[in-house]
Amino acid sequence: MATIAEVAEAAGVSISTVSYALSGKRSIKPATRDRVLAVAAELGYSPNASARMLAAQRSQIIAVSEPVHADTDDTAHMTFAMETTKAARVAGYDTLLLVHDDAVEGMSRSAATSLADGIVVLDVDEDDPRVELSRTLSCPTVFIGLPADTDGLVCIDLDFEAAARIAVDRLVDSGHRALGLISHREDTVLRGSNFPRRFLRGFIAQAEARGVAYAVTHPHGHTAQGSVDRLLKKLPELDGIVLNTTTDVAASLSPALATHGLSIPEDVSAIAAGVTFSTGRFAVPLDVIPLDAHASCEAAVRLLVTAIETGEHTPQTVLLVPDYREAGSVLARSRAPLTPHP
Amino acid sequence: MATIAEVAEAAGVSISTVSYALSGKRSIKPATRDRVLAVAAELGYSPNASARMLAAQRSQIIAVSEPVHADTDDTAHMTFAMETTKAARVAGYDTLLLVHDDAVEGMSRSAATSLADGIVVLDVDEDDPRVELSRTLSCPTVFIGLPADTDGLVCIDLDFEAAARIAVDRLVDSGHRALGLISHREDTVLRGSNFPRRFLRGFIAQAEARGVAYAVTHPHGHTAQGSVDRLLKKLPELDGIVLNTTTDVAASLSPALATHGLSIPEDVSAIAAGVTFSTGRFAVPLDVIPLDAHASCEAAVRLLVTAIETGEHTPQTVLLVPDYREAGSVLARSRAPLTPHP
DNA sequence: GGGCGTTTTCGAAGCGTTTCGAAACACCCT
DNA sequence: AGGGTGTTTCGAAACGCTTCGAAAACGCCC
Repeated sequence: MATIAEVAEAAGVSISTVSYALSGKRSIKPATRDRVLAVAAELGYSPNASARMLAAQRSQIIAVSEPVHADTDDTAHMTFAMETTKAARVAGYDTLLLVHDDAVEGMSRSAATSLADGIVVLDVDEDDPRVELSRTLSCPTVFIGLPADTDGLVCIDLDFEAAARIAVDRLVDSGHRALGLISHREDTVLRGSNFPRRFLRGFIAQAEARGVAYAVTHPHGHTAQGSVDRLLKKLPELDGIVLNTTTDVAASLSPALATHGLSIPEDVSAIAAGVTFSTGRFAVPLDVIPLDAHASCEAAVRLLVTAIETGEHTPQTVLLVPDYREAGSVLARSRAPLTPHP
Repeated sequence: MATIAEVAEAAGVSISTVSYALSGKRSIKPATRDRVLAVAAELGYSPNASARMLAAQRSQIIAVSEPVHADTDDTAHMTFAMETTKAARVAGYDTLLLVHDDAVEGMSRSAATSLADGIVVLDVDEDDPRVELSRTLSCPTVFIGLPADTDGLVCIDLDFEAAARIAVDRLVDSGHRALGLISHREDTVLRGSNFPRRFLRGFIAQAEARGVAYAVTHPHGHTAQGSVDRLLKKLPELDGIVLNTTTDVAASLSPALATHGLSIPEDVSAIAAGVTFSTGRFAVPLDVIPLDAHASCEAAVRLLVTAIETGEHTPQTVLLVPDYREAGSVLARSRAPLTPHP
């Protein structure tokens, strides 16, 4: 626990010389600088974080707000928290994890006490109390996900509508004519973030635009069985399924289809879109339009750090362009094109 | 961003009076104290975190070290990180999340700069580099999980050997005579934390002590099918299964048994032990001896906070007593007791 | 009304940095 | 020799809080 004063003393220079030698913010004669560096290393000096924060008026800490709902999808959340943390480290920041039931409390506290330089808000609900809060806070904030009213906020998210369009187009273009969407559970859609709704909207709009038959279903439990049963009932000629749902439901698609004697991709093609999980371990790996936590978090942190360091914090909504990854779960059906790709 | 000086000014008292009025560390005349509090509230004053840290020589921050392996079980990890964070908040601490690939770097940094007052180490490997590091650090550290050499450390974990004994006893006492253990994947056991090994040891020892037939298997993929097949081959009379494995494997036990025409608990009883997940949503819910993240983290934080605040940091290994939760997956077989319960 | 014990309040010294302005020094030019 | 120009280093003022020691104020008694 050497202090800068001890380093200065040992190197026979003043405190400010040590500070400048270490920070490089002013030029120091190479000989002295080397000596200072050597002494600092020898003494195992590392600047005291609180003193530095106080003097520099910056903590190099980003708060990550992640409320814990009972039905929270831990895996996905952990991924986002981890990716945010990693991205923050690269930018020279540490992350404070706020998971208190009362997410608002943590945010206000870390902002009010200047504990955090900025905040990343995860798992955003349509009508999230943190939205209103962030408007009152002077602390720069970036939302990963879109609340209903994005006015005055900086938000970043996958373009779910575009993802849905791409999935539909892919299927229609390869000759599919009857598409099913397995969405998120109904309660999630009602209470939760709005991305399932955006995806749904994109899916329906594009299916209608392309003039194909379609049906939508919400799973009830943690399996796709019921959804598949219902889709096939509504749409017996079903030849393409789009999944915008949870891991367990997606993983059980192939077994569920099997109960109807159907398999992927021979009878039915399938695409998982706007999902965080990988389908590599599924019985049948699926084509995926990933919801890329890494990309989202990295972009969010970049925006936040810019805001912190330059003060540029223009309200904006950034929609990330979806990316398509093939895995062989879509098989072309030989049919004439229906509607020209718009 | 009012400062204590502004509050003092507005209340017509000195800075120290405000400080004492807010902290309660010295008695202040009730009238003045109320006035100060009112002014502070009116001005929306909250003490600057860095200044407080610097003056108090304490950050009220606990670092949580959670390295990210490729095969990391996100769900379990998130649970531990969240529970640690919640427990820390209750004790008045925030948590800094360290997930960098190089876990050692984050730990040294947050300790060296006095950013953190203490460290909770999660996902401990048998031979974890953080063990050696913690010995060199002056910063109090608590391990959740047991490394191979616990010398000089404070560690806390479920008593996996006892959990295994309890599971075996439960089955034997209710008339089971041929027990199978589905452990973790072999690579996890080899590389990973040592709890699978401790569980295994406890299981074998107790099965031998009670004089029943037993067999052990490690799943290969993410399903229990192969394990069940192998267990039944080795032990055709199998009537009890103990699971100390991952969610997906455990969840697929019932379907896997079904392929052999067996069901839980009519033909085979099953107990999941030393696991974090809940089996409530499984096809057949299982009796569980939980690895209780909440309890572990709370205990760990309590130990850590005591160390921070009182300086008492005696090396010790705390083994948490396992708890048995029935769910009806163990059915008594009518047979005479074999060996008296030791 | 001076002395004494208590309660209440104040002033100032840190805590360990960063950073600004200026001092110290060397050097060149006229 | 005096004055300007750089370069290099130093001193000191923040940053906003906690906390110790002591001063001030108060109440009470002889």
